[in-house]
Amino acid sequence: MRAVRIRVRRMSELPAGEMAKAYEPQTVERRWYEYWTQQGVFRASVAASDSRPPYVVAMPPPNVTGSLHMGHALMGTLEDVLVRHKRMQGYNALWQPGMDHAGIATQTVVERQLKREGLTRQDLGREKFEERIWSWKEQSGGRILEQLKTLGCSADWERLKFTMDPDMSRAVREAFVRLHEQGLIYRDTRLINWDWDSQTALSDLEVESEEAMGELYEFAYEVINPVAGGPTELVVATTRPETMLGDTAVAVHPDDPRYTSLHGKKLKHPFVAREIPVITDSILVDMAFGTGAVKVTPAHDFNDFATGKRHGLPEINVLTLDGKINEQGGNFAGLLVKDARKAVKKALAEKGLERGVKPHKLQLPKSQRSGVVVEPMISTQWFMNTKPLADKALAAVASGETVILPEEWRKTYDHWLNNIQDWCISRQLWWGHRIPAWHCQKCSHISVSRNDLTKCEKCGSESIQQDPDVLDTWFSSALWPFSTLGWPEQTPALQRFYPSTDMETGYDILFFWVARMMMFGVHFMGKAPFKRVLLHGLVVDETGDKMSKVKGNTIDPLDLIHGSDFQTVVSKALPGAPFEEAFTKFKKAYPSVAQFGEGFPEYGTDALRFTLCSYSPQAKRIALSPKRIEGYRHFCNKVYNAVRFALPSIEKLQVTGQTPPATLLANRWILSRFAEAVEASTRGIDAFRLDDGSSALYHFFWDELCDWFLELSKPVFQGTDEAAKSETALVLAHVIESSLRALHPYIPFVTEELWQRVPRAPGHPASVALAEYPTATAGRPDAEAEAKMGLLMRVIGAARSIRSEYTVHPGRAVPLELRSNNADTRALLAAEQVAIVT
RNA sequence: GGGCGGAUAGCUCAGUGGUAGAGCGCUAGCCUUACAAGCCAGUGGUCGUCGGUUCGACCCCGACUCCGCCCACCA
Repeated sequence: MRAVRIRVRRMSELPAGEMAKAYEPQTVERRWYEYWTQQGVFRASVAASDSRPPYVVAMPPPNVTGSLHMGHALMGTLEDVLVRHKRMQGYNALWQPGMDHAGIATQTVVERQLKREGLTRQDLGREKFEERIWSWKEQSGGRILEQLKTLGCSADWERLKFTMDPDMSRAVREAFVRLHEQGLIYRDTRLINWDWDSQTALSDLEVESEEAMGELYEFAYEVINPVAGGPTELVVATTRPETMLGDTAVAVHPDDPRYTSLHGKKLKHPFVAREIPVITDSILVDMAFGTGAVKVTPAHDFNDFATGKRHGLPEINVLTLDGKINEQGGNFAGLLVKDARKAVKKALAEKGLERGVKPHKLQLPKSQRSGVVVEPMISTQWFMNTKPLADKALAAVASGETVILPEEWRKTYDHWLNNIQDWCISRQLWWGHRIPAWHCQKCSHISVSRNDLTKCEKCGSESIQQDPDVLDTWFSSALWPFSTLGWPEQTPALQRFYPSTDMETGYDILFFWVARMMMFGVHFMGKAPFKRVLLHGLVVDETGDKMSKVKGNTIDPLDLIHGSDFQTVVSKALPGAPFEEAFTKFKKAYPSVAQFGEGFPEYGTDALRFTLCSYSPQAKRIALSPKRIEGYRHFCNKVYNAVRFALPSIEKLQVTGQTPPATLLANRWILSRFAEAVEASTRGIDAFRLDDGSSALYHFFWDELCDWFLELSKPVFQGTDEAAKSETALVLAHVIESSLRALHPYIPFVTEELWQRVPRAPGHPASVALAEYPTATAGRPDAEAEAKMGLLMRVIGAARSIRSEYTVHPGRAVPLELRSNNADTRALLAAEQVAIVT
């Protein structure tokens, strides 16, 4: 390893004005964040006198109990770049921050804590349990926000909202009541997805199917009074033998010749006293699959449920809420589903009814949160009729009122909304917005109300109870773009900042959140909640695998920012595992880690941010590479050192903020290049191509400004031509100061640190964050200068190549002879001799 | 079963109808008074396969192979 450790003094140890040799993020970052906060840099204005156009981004509220992960870092960085850029362009920028109570996720975490204490939520009771979650919220809720501040996020923290704040809860209740009045929220008893671990209903979205190897198990039902010479048994194929306890029919295809003689016959259930009919159904049955006979369990399968409705079959629930066989299951009662499966198979075999087993690939529906296999169960829940809202949400995108970027997501959005099912919005949890419905014990009327009720709306009885259920956590999230602004009140903030400009978030919550905000926004506000939807990908490890605690490949962004030894890094990636094991896994996920020593160095926030910006947002996967961060840390250091170098030449200058006049080739050229770079940056940010924007500035600053312009300026400053010196100094000062402004949205800390030291125009704001973002006119497109400079650069490059080929020592001067048939070229080369010689 | 994306340098990825780019890596030379976290010169790619359109295709079209993701009730 060639890296050399350099001992540098901390900046704080240096006399005022003197700068350390290398950029040290740690000392700089905290100081400037505090300064920005003090100066109110991030504050959006609702003052009537403020005529700036609004630019609004609502931050996806992180889970209140969560801690910062790479996904947050990506979100925070991208949004901060957008917001800072627009703020500098003179917009009244509001980045609305918040936190989400994250119903099921948070409740699960706290229940796990209780479990370690040997308690359940039932032991505590509802009230105590809620208190417990609130205190956990207080304890951990602030942490993630502090972490976002470390990232430099310029949100308007004074407007911070929590989804269970009283005003947010009021908005939730208002929305619920209105939708209920409009007949769009209703109660129904039907088959829903049941998480028997969390013991709650789930929406379709919260169920993830996972491929698994199972088996297709065949067993026989005995035919009662078979036709003479006809079959005496009917063999069915199933992946879930235990559900046969709830079978109320067996279906065959009406056209299947094998089973014609069984139409209308009854079968004997081997374990419970029930006769079940053979029915014919061409929708459910595929003659070619399995045995062509399907057992029908209406209470535990979506297809069978529909079949049951078609044929008027009884629905026999055989499961308890905690996932065991109930009393309907006879001798099997009390067994967990997986145990019941074994037991039923064994019992069938003992009765001689087993007919075969084949391996079979199947999709297991699992709870997104608890991970257990979800059971379809018949249950009474609150639902929302989403179709009418979905149509409006589709129309908003179709009309261009809202644009989705990258565009490829549009189809996905359309497809989901076009096929949307009613949304099961009630959860049997204790943490969340309680459903504002009161059940009358006397007349069983259900009163839905904005205010807490003490008596039944219908019969006046005081014997009423509020519905124990809470709402799906995404219900409150769907209101976010306007609830945070004060809705249902017509507040000045709501009037000014609705709709938002951009909704930036991960594509993984396109349905959960974005589509639902679209539905609610159009429905309640009459306007789509944002002009653009910007979707970024998933941060994955270096090899492309999703980050997860199971794989041990997560990285705490703060460990990259502040530096951390691998002991620490790995103990977070794979908690509880021995170091060697965890570190091995970690190195597998990040091959480049092999090139590191004992840990990650202190990269600084800016380096991490610039790295995150450098990935194309259209990539679905963002493979984070520590090596890449290192590269961009070098860039931050480059910026720092360029200013350190330039400072002595420019610090005494008076600058105007206007592009200075330039006659010399290099000066004209760098202004021209700057004009283009700055334009590319703005174009990139506006098109949500931060990779293009950041890369344009990166190459401008390093390859053109540092490697050429600064090098060419050296002989000028060391020379005797005072006019040239003065012009070059002014151009240099201008380009440096403007570059810092151009780079600020991406790397806010180092740019602020440096901007405070360089000459600035009179009347400049207190922070670079409030200074104007440069436009192309801050430079000066100059095709002639670019052409001439291009030629010069090629000549110099060629000369260097020759030297290198002949291994001429860099310190040694050699004669160079240039020939050209073109008079202009000869003139140019002669004029720029100094540059070539150097 | 439907839909979407990807396949480009050793690795991770940009990209354009007209001699292929970046970062990291690798090789060689430089401690040049901003930066060795640097400078400088190099190395490195039949742009997944097969067809088609075109004067010309890595790019457009079709087919295929291999990966990945999303949606969907095949027991």
